[in-house]
Amino acid sequence: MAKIALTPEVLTLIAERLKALAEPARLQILNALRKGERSVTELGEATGLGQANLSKHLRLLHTLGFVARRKEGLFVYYALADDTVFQICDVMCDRLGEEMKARRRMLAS
Amino acid sequence: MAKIALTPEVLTLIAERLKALAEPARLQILNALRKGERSVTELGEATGLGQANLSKHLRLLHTLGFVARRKEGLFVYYALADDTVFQICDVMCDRLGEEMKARRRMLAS
DNA sequence: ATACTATATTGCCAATCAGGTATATATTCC
DNA sequence: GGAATATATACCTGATTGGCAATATAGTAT
Repeated sequence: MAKIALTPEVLTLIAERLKALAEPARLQILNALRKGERSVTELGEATGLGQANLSKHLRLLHTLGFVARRKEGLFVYYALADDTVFQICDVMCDRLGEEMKARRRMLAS
Repeated sequence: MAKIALTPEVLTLIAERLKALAEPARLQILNALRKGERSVTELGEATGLGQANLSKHLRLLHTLGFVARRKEGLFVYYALADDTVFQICDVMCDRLGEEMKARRRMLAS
């Protein structure tokens, strides 16, 4: 696994993709898709997002390759394209755990 | 390593932290800090960012715990607080590699 | 063709935010 | 004390964007 150099250009590409994830609504969508493929309507019920809004989020996630699209009759089914998102969530959850530990240490002093 | 449940609240905390990373300028700052602790002036030279701007980015990164601060006389030295950022960059770089491979397959068809 | 449903798109508004200028604060040196 | 330097903060502006309402598109059914 050769490491890519973090040139400004690469950092910009990374930032663009992180921005797509840095949004509670989109993380909720992706989290709902963990259980498997879902239609837009189902995602709306799962997340409480409005239809137009949801559609816009899905377009972005699809453009950046986070979700796959499958059309069947009137319905469009979305699914996770890879597990990148949850690798990142794992890293962040670990960090949150550390933050909470540190906060407890502060209170104990 | 117990997995935290990805409740909407946790997803919001994750999104907040990802947002801090989803910015080329801040990724450049963090990347510059990989070589070790740096003063604000040095970071300005390394990144080309303006002083006020840089200071604002550093405040955010410090608030969220991505960097540590050490004051010495007139200078303030910042340093990476953990390697979270580059774990995430690794994941994203792998994704970028896959994107490029997929694009090449598209062109070959 | 008409009616109906699921999804996408467009246009708008309010909020957020990166970047810059000017100013404030803190520290050192004289 | 005052001058000089390093960093932080306050304020403004332009650009981006999440959310919503309205409309458009596509597919199904009758």
